[in-house]
Amino acid sequence: MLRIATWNVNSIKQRAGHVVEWAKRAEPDVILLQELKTTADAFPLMEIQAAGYTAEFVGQKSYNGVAILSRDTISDVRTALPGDDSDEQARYIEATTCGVRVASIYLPNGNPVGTEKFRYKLDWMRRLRAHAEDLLRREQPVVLGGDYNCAPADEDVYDPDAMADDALVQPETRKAFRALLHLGYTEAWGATHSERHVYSYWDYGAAFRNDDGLRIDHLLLSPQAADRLEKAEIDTTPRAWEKAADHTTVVCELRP
DNA sequence: ATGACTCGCAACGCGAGA
Repeated sequence: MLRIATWNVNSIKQRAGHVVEWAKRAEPDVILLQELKTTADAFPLMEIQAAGYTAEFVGQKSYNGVAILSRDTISDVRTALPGDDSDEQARYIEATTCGVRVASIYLPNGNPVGTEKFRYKLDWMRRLRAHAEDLLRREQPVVLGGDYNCAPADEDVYDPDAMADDALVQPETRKAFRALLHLGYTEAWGATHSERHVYSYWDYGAAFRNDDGLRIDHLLLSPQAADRLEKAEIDTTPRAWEKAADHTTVVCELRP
């Protein structure tokens, strides 16, 4: 079985210990990380390598930053989402590992709605759709994992009324997310679960204890990857740890 | 226990996160 995980770690320097500890327990072959919040020179590569993973990453000062960790070699790395050469935000990395084309995606938050930030989010989703379509032409397993900053339906939100004006649940956001699915991608957790109000993110403070969360971290599988989908799970274990990230891990398991 | 967030940053409050 091939296990691929996604995790928004909210600072890799703060969370390297959690990543190593969780990897030891969950034994994923590939981990897609978001919100590194550091430049590449300060990425804790030695610690990651000591845990048995190779790494490719793209970073920037203070914000964003994405990485691919793998137990196997990583090749043919792409470090930006095509479609806008003026976009300097470190939100996309894609490579081949374990026989799968994988991407780590940190989709823009987009708040507040009605501003340039929301327009940037929707344009980023349009670019992602165009590139995701190109990837399907490979007719190979593709896994696009990350923090999509989109709760696909009200069932993925603890309080839809309280979130109604948020960029993560806007009709345009959800439509752009569905457009990815319409291309032929399968959202791994949703395809294998019928439960509702299961989340991957909880705000700091009392939200986790009250289970006031959002399901915004997703793994999108090309048909060739979906053919092999054995199961998917949201592992809330690391969210309960001291000094936790606000997101937890989402994992899919692909048959050989 | 009345209420309680967490990052990075030439910071000592602020912007961003979602």
